[in-house]
Amino acid sequence: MKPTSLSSIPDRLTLSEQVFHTLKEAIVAGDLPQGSKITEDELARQYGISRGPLREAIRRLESLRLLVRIPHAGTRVVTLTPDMMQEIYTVREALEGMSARLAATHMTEEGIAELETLLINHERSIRQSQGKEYFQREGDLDFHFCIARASNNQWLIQLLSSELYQLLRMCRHRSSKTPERPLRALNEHRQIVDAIANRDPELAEILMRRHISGAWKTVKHLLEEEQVS
Amino acid sequence: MKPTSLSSIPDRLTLSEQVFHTLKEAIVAGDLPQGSKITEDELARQYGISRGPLREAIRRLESLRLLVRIPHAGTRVVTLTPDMMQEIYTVREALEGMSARLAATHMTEEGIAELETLLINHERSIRQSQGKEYFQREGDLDFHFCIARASNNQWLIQLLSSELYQLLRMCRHRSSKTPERPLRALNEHRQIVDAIANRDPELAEILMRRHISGAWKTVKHLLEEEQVS
DNA sequence: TGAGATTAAATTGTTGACAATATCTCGTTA
DNA sequence: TAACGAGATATTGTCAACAATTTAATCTCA
Repeated sequence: MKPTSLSSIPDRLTLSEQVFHTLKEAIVAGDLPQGSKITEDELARQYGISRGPLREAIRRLESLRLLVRIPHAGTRVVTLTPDMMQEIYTVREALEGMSARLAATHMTEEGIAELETLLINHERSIRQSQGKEYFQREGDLDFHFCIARASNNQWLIQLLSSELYQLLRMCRHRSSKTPERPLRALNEHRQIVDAIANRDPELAEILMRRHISGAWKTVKHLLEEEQVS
Repeated sequence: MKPTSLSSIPDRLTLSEQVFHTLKEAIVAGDLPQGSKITEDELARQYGISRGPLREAIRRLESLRLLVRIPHAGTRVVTLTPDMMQEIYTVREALEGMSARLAATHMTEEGIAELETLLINHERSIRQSQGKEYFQREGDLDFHFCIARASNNQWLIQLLSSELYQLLRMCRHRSSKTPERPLRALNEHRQIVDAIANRDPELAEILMRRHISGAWKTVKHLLEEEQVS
């Protein structure tokens, strides 16, 4: 409920930027619950700033789709419905597929080495897992971020890392309930890295798309189970 | 240089929204030239509003990538370099490919009929063409917008229609210099509609991607010719 | 008693002034 | 002459008060 303070953020940034980052983290972390209402006056007092910069931050978060605003009425934290999540995964499949395709031609040898290091770490973290879903999820995003970056396409990078990934982080699914999934995901990651290392754009794209649509299917099943219970 | 007035926009919208739309049109139409500097005070006076709402509009245009802002320094209209355009076409290929795939399953029969009407109009406009590149381009966007809408995916629709298409409209290429291209584009459109009408998602996606990457190639050639001359 | 209209409270939208920062101008110096 | 730095100017960032709108609470009337 109570957002963290602004203190940890350097002063060089504008007040609006500071509060933007703080609010973003508060939303993604769930400190501001999904669907909860944002009142400008209250937040401004909480952060010790005036409403001007706050409103600009809110506008930015709105275009990242983390906030939903109705003119004159107010703004709320987005509510991630299953339908919306399906939409996000669909867009993600298209963008990350393209990203993997581009990465296969543009990624440097060092980049590939880095990916392989990630794979090793990921494997170890699965072995000694047990209640480390959080780190696994973040590790997963690291992997995907690495590939997005290698696309060398600023648009793809920004769309994925500053829009879609934030929303993905919002839905923390205890997806290691089924212990097969992380292992399977790891194998899929490995195949993707191989395709990139072999400079095979077509295959890299196909595998990435399959990987993401597979991830959506398991998430969807989990959502349906939750619905029942 | 001189933006149009706000007068044509209804009052129910907030000042910030009004100036947002007006500015967007001014940028896309080229009234505010690419790379030109935006000074808040000047624009605010021009539109007869205060800087508050104007700044919010600027923030929104910034996240649509129509403006580029450097804190404390100022904001400029984006400059579309060939590299940036390539990036845009790449993202577009990924998103519209997915869009066509989804449209093949979700589009209603009425929607398909509408598409076919567009094709007919498009064909006629090519026959009696001659210096009507503008309408052709807008017609082309209508076609793509129609398909995006049929994806039934709010994210795709918004990304395509309110972000990418604006930027596409900014680069008016007299692409009918080569009289083959419009005809070829029309044929490709027709193939895509057929695939959608046949409820063949795979093919629809492949054809759409090929269509867009082909469009990029001709735009690229035109850019290179301009470079030389 | 409950539906609809009316007023009161809360919240968002807008403004103009003030503070902080960057850019430009011009003089000094090597 | 050209590079550097100090001051002046212009522009952006921030604030607190005011106006407009929505939401709620209350009152009226069938």
